[in-house]
Amino acid sequence: MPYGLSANDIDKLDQSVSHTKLLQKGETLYRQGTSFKSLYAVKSGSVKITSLNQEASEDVIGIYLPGEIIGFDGIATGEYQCTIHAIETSNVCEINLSEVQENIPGVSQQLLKHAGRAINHGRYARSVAKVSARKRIISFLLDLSDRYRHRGYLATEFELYLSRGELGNLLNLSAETISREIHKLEREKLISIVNKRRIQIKQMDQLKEILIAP
Amino acid sequence: MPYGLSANDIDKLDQSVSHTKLLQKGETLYRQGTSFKSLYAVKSGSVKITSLNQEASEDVIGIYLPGEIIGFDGIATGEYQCTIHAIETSNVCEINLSEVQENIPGVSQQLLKHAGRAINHGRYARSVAKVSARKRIISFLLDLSDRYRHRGYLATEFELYLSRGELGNLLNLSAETISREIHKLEREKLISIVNKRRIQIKQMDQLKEILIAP
DNA sequence: CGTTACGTTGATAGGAATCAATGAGGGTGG
DNA sequence: CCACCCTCATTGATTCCTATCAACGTAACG
Repeated sequence: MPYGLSANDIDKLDQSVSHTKLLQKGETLYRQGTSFKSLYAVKSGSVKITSLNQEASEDVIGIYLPGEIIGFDGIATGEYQCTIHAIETSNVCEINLSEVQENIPGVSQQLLKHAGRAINHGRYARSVAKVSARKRIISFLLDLSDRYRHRGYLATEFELYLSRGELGNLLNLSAETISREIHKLEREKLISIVNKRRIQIKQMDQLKEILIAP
Repeated sequence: MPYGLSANDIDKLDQSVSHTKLLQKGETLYRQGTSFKSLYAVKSGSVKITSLNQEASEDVIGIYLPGEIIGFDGIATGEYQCTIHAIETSNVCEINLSEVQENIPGVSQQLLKHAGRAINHGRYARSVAKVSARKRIISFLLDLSDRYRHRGYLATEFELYLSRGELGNLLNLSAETISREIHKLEREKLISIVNKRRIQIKQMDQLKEILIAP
């Protein structure tokens, strides 16, 4: 749902802030509690955003795909409230806020739009929390698919990069429930699973119908 | 958690955009689907933000208190994604985006901060969804209390303005569960209830401890 | 080749939803 | 002014979904 910058916008940012970072799988972009430095646009790969709960274990908040912007969690307080890990080899592009706001009029508007998208996506995530495990998982898969499609990637096959446990954490379900429901979807031939973590959407329309049905 | 503008900031906005609106209880500020016009700062009273789900019934997303800013849901797409109703007599102050961004340098930064707060609050709401009904309700009450305190209001007694059903909707619980849990808290003398909808926090520390405990 | 993390599958328990009935205001019209 | 209705709140009984506990399988890796 946070569909991200247009290719055009990314080019603009590229020219103005050419500072990009390469992250290997598992590497950290920033950590919860460290002071806010800049926003980042994901250029390639994907990252996961997590947050420490009271029990000091990590809650998975979401994942970000190319074109999407991260770092808003640090703007309000001056300290990042979350941690970003690359879940595959990824490139991110640094967006120095003050620099950008001074030099590129209009980008500030763009950033606000991105923030708005993030807020709307949060709202969407909230609404997903009300439905059954089955629908939650389908919602997640279709949301990912949609976001890939909007960035020009294949919408019907993609890698999850998350373990069952992380997925469960993200969707507020147990790892066991994730496993069971995903396999039920596969038995029903609505999706296929390759190598545990790669998803093929087989029946997009039927999946959408399930979400609509009571 | 979206603590809102400082009194100072609100004054600044007041001077630049003196256009304020009075909303009677039940009146609508804007509706889902209508085109984005401006952000609004709540000056007094309180409003609720709702969104239509597939079944075309209204999901309560949250409530906003004085000093907090609403309307970000319309920025990304140009159409408001939610509806705002006054739940008591309220004053809001219009924030014309382009006007403000041109004439008051720095406010744009402020707005981004507010968006950041909204994003963080959304994250918080997500994390609340993982815990028991009892903790969810306590979390909600303490969050409200905290936000009132930060705006200079009484933190230990306040009006809910929401029915049990709306509260349940907001916290992803049934109205019956809300009723039961609230009365359990009252029997335990942790809170008092006046007239069904007014809350007195009696044992703030104990309530906080419940949230921390496993 | 053992160790470790992840995934699957089954059995059981528990928390909240749902269904159902009753009570308590609040407003309206006769 | 009172009877009626309608919404909201409360309380109890039952059901159901998902978490939890437990055991086992599997793949990666030192």
